[in-house]
Amino acid sequence: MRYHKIADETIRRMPIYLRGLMALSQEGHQHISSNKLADHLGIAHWQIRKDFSYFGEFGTPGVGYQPEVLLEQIRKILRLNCNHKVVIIGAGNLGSAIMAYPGFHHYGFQIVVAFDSDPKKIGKTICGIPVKDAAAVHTIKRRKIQMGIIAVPPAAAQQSADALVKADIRGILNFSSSYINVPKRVKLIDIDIAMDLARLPYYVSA
Amino acid sequence: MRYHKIADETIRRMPIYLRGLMALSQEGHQHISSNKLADHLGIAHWQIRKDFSYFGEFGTPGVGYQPEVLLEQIRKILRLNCNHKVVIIGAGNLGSAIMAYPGFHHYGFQIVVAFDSDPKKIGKTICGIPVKDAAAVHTIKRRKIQMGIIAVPPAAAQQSADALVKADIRGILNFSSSYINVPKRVKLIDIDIAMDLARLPYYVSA
DNA sequence: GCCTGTGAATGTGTTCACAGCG
DNA sequence: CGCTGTGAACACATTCACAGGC
Repeated sequence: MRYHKIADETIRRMPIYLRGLMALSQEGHQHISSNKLADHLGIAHWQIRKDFSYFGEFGTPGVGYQPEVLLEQIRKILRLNCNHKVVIIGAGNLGSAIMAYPGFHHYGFQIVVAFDSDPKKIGKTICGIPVKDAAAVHTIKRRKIQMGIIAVPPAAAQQSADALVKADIRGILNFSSSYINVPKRVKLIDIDIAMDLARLPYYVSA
Repeated sequence: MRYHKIADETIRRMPIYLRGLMALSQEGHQHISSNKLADHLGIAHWQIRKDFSYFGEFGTPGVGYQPEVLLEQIRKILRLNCNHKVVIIGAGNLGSAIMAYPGFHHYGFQIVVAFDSDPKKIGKTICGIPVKDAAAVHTIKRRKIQMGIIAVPPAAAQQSADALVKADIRGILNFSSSYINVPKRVKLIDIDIAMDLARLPYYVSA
């Protein structure tokens, strides 16, 4: 492990490697070369080796990497080697789809509670996740939950973020298509699918 | 307009500016400075001016930008000044949430048809969008549709992409959490919400 | 020969500092 | 005096080329 500041782009790619290794490891390979992984992921082989090199030496020259060893290392780097409880605010269409999304389990995430302000939804469960009153977000404080997902309309985004910050959340995944302001100690990742679609025409008709 | 190759990062930010300008323009401002826009978006003011400068001179020194003029310019740059028809493959939880998502309209997108392989879904409509047999993707060829969204399980992702490519689609938004291979002429944007969540713990417990 | 790990070179993107207009 | 637009400096990220281990 180096004392370099690791590049954000490297961190962004680590879960991709994780995904690829999980797939290739299930196929039962004893050793995986950066070349094989590269083909499977659409990333250059030297980029993969470079990224790993920031954290240590995980492979064997002439042979490759052991999938299980590498998986464990990446999980440790990304702090995915223990389970994480997550809360979600917003149990509408998008929120419900996120709750139903099977992909989170692979990384050890579990959505434990949802919040919504719609009285018709409060008290129900969606995919086994209880929906509570949005006014009760502060109650998660004692449960040591570090991460929250915001899936509410833009107008309610900032107040949802404020509630999460007050409840000592440390990281937020923001699906609401609006900018939200959080203290620097809270890591914010924004996802806006309409904006991703919005830059396609530029490339398509170029 | 310069003959520079425009940076991808600049293009990625343009829809953010669009979103911010739409919001501020509705509030009825006559002029907007890069500083005001910066506060509203969480982006540095010089970054905003720099990005605009790659395309031309849209503002007035000492005054600022006229929201309507700037909106029009950005729409033209991103080719959003006309409506775009979009197809979606996969009408499950995620696909349905995307179809119900109101945000696309702001950028002039309309999802005109969905495809799924589940016989129970074929023939129904979701949010007014007809669901057709996934084997019939080729029928869109005569409708001049340029963009497609993939929202199917990983195992079906590549064949969905192949079908879209065969139907002369030019851009793909890939929500399936797997790497898909497309010809270079097709622009591919990958979105994997589980992977975005997967890098939060790194920053949260750092 | 095949594969990893890495310094050096290159390319890309961000930040600064300020000229010049309104 | 405030604001835009931009060259120049800087920081960051990717790509190359190859030393060295298996």
